[in-house]
Amino acid sequence: MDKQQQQSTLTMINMLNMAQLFSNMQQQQQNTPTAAQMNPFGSLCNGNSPFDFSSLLGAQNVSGQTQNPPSSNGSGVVTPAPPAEEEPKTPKTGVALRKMLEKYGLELVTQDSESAQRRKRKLDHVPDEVIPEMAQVDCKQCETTFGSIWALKAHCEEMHQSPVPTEVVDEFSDRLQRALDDMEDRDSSTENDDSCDPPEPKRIKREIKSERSSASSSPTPTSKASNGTNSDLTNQLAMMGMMGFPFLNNPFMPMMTPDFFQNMASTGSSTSASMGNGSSNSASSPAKRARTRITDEQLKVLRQYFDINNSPSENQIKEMSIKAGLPEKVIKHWFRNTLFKERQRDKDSPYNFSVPPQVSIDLDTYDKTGEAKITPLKSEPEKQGAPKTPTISAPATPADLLSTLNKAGLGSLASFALPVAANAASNISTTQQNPFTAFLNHNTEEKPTPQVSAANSVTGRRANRTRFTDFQLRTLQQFFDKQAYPKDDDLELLSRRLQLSPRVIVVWFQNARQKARKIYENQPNQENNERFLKTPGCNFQCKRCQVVFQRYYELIQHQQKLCYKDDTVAQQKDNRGVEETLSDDEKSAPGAPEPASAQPTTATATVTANVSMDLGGALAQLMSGMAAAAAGPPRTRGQRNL
DNA sequence: ACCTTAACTCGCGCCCGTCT
DNA sequence: AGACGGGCGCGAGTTAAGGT
Repeated sequence: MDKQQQQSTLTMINMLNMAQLFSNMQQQQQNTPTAAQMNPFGSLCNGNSPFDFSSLLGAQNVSGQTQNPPSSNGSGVVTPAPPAEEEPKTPKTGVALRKMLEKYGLELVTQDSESAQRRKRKLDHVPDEVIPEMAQVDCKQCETTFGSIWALKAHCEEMHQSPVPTEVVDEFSDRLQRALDDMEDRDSSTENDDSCDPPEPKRIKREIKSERSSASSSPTPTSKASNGTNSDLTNQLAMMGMMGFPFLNNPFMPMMTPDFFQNMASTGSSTSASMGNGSSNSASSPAKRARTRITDEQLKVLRQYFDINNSPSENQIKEMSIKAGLPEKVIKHWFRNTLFKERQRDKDSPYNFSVPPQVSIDLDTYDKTGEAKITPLKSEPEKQGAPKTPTISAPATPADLLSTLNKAGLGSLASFALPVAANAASNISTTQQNPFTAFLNHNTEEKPTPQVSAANSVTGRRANRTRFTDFQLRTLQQFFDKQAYPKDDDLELLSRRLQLSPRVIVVWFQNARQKARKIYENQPNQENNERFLKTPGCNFQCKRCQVVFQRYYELIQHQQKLCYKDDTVAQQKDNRGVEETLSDDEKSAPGAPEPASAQPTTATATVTANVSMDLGGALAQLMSGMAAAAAGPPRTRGQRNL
């Protein structure tokens, strides 16, 4: 299987996953046998497991390794091969199963098989129904009719090496939207009937809402999708994501609620860039917001306009939106942030727009004709009949354009004229991107994303921004005040308690340390600095060998074994000051001795009651951490900090 | 307009396992 | 024993979104 086939397979897997999610959601929402038939991706299910890899392989076989090649009925109508009916009774044997095992691994295939059987039991009694959104579609290039848009997509990719035409996708999108609207209508009509047992996605939505209003309960979107096929599938998706499947690569897949997919399915094909931006997700996932990843190409488009005018008009924003494929909201945000940044960076920079620019280049004209029109921006009273736009005919190459501008005494424009010239062609191609392709490619490796990060190298899409609840922030802050470097078990504990992914907690602590450091550095008063350094309770240094331990019991264990091996009195004496700052947990930790003094400590209560940010402990730990790093390694590999 | 912050990128250093 | 490379955590800086 070559690379193209693999990518095509991955794409199909993505769609199948969405289809399955959709199917499950609809089943749960309606709880009726006909729910599956309402699935806009219903033809993928075809009465069998929609997550059936054998059907996937069959679809893939358009170009070769045929299990169930598309059949033609002689009238030009090609229908995708039925995944199971024409297969042997044991469909997951033979070549298909072997390929699955080779490609996806035993565990995933086993899970798939189990879940497929469960779903089949549920779907066995589903009556046939016409699914409007899966009507036949024609290939515009060879005028062949296909039974579904998926078949058409496979056909176009394999036979024509081109994406599905835009207009076809638009039609599909419209049908899909109508189908969804219909389903919502039916949902609302039946909602009262099953109020005693609300469907899962709606329940999650309500919990998110109530969480936002009360801000007192921990968010549990991940753990809520815990029953039935949805959970099975979520596990599969997460697993596939970990295995490197695009679109499913989020290591914290459970954080993504089914609402996310539902919303994505309803909006995804309409806007190419909406997959990753918050404007499309925020409606259905209010606790999360997606972070837009502005690509190089998009950035160039924005920068072109910004260099000309940092306060674009609505029309210009719309233009940019179309050109860059970004929501207008994102563009406004970018302009706001960029303007602020530029002003902060250098008041004397060329981007000081206290003096607005006087001229601009007509990008549209340049894109179309290759001619750079320099036009005045100021809306001075126009004199009728006077030449309004001094036009500079510019050659197509950037170097020539620069030369032309210099000759015209407009060298200052070269800075933005060059990128205009260099990227005009690419911008055009960007605007003409097929939305269906964009919808898919946005989540696959096929899309060339030069800025793709190592962490998100598969999708290039930034993770949703976590909105911490008050409870989560309080807990994190309290922990941070005591321990700026949580260990793995602390991390696990926090993760469980706060229902946050470990990664999110790691990032939070990194940011918190950064913030604390910044505040510390900005402290003008040396006394305050000393206060931080002297604030006890977050690091434990052996007074004899100066080695710093991050846990009290580690210090005690060290002292008992080495420095204070035969001198427990001195040990208790030296540790007395430290013990007064210990929490109950720390004192009761394994290896920790009985308190040296009988006086009760209230340090824990003091710390935990302090909701506001007490940088003392954390900073002392930070400082000691640095000192310890210089003095020697207090950490072992097994006890690595975050 | 300005500020805050979660998420991200990049580079560095440390630790450990493997190889020579 | 030393070199080497991979994995990992962290700091510093950046970016995009949201709040004031």
